[in-house]
Amino acid sequence: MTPTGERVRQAALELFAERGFHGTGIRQLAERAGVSSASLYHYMGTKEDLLVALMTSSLERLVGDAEAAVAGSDDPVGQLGALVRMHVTAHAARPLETRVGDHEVEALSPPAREVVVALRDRYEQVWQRVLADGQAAGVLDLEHPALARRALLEMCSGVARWFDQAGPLSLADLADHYVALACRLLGVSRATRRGGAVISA
Amino acid sequence: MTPTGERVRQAALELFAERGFHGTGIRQLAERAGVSSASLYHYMGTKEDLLVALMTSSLERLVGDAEAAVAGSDDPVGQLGALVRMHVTAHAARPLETRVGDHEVEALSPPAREVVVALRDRYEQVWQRVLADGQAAGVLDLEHPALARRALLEMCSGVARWFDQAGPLSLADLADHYVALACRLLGVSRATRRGGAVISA
DNA sequence: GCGTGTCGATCGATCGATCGATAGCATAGG
DNA sequence: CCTATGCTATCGATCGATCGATCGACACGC
Repeated sequence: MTPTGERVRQAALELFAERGFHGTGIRQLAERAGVSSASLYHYMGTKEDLLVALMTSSLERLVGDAEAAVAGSDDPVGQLGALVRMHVTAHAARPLETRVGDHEVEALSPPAREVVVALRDRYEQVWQRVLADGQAAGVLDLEHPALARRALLEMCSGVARWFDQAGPLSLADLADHYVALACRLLGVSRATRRGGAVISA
Repeated sequence: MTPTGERVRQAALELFAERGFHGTGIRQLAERAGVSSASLYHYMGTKEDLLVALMTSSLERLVGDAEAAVAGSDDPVGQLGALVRMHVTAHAARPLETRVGDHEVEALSPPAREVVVALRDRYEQVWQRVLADGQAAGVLDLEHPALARRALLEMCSGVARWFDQAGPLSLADLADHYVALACRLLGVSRATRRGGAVISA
């Protein structure tokens, strides 16, 4: 990717996250990227194409990281800890990507939305499988697995809306706290929690 | 409020929630409300005034309900249960209000945003105080109260994004599950949980 | 006749997108 | 070595459409 092309992507990410897709004009986008509005179209298709590219690349990275996190352990509690750590770190370190991904799905036209929703579903299936494995193994205590999964994911995604990377709390500490909260939420037994060094590593 | 005025409010609520403030045009709004775009201005000021009215009335109701929920008990755990129940029920039963309130704050001009943010802060202070009381009384176990409060609120607000009132899960059951999840998350001791009939009432 | 409601017509501004033109820079042909 | 050719990158000007908002006119009930 050319430097200017990268600046366009970055400008779009910032503006879409901050003002929303419909709230961002082509001219604002061009000004932020340091080019004319006409030059913009040398680096993108339509404005929507740009949004789709941002969302899919962000989601593909998330899906890849989730699958890698799960592959790093065969213990459900360890997998869960790795997933929470990865998810929270991603949302706290790259809040722009995740805010756009969460808020602007409705701005997409139906065909583009299908692709994005399919990616998001694939991501959530990773979590679903880990939770199901954990309950089958008896190391999680879930009254209502689907509800618990949604509650957990919403809780973890929330950091993108408030975490300040320049604040007193480090990314690692933040992730540690959330792993502990997730364990409580899902009823990880105390014995398992102690044994699972993977969780806090 | 006149019937037409109410239809305008309802149309705005639906469209702002579904397409966003900037994604909703005056003409769409008029069509949904069943009037001409000119007549719209008989019932509102600017488009932004309408958004502000929707957000403040929704938030004022939430603040009032929160203060009422807290007033109904002097036990921190009971207060917490009532808060969670109220919050989850509100978000599940009126997802349009809460989605607009959560997503469109950035669409407001600075003076209007101030009012809305002040209301939201007042709401969160109710939660903050209950959590602090609970920890002071030794019935909650919070490693990082501010972080726990945010995690809890994000978890509970999430229901507005996925709960289907026509689905198999009733509002009351949903709220029950979330009260239980909140108790786990905040480390409500088992003895307190059993004793607190208020929590599940 | 006067306040309340309603609307078609239209305002200036801005929207996303395209146009043709231009400048820079490579490489190939003589 | 020179210049012809073609490709990448850039922009001012401008397109038709739509934006939020306003106007004057008309209808109805008190």
